[in-house]
Amino acid sequence: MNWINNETYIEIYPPLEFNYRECLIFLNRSSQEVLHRIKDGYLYKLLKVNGQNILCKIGYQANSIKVEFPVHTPSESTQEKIVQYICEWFDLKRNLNSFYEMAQEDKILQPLVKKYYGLRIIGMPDLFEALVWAIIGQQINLTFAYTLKRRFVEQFGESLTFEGETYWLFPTYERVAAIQVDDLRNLQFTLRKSEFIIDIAKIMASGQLTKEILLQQEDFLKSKNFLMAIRGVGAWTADYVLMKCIQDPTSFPIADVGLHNALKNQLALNRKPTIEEIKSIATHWEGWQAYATFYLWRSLYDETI
DNA sequence: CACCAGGGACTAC
DNA sequence: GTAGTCCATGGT
Repeated sequence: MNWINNETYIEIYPPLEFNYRECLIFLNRSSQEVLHRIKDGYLYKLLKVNGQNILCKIGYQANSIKVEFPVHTPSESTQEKIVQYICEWFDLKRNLNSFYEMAQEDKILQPLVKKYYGLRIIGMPDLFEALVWAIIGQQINLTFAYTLKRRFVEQFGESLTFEGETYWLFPTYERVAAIQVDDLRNLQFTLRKSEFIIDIAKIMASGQLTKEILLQQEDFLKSKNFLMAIRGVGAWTADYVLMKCIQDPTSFPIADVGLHNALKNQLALNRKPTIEEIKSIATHWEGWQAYATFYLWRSLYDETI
């Protein structure tokens, strides 16, 4: 990824097929989000890099992503890691040409890629965050999921306050490995979810589960099976994590109710499609199932920015 | 007041 | 392997 360091700020040059506004609309879908804030077209995000909490103010102008540091300017090696995070967050290294070529000949995707052109999968570079967020979201509506996430982050995460606004980091697995089930039950997590999340924190703290281990798996299926061996991680959660954290474009959370509702809308059905119907539709998406899913998710939200 | 929500574990055939 | 049940609470 091309980028330059201008001493006090960074400029990142994304691919041509990149729409900053579309990405912000997705990031802005919940007013309860605590891991970033959008204000006046800028995206504020607190990152912990090299042991330092760095507040980033991210904007877009003249075809480049500009990252400023309102609190203090980090060292060059820290800036490099911030660039890496942002590249993963917005999936900037992905070449979308073949996705768009496929979508042009797909009845469902064709209108979506026209409408949301340049939207990229918004990732979750932190594996622990991706796993916990997926488990929180299992079988409850997204509004309540955001409520639970906010409580979790505000209870166990670090924060930084700047100009009256508080910015949060997602809790670390080290911290969560040391809490008790009742600590999460008190936040209205179910007993099961409480157990799953603390167990995963302990597995990660032991070093048996890392993002590197997942990335080193030979193929998609081995990564998925590795994740599914963890209690609390079923097919949906494994696919979700591979999509949002490992950024495998072939991952496909086919049982996802959001996907089902989006397809119901796009196909103007009076019922949700069956799994078999979705499998049939998705044969044309081969290689890009994750992007097809993400564009369908995007279709569920009105533009609220 | 039903029914659903970005599922998964557990149990019983 | 797969069908049934429970989880727990908010949103609509």
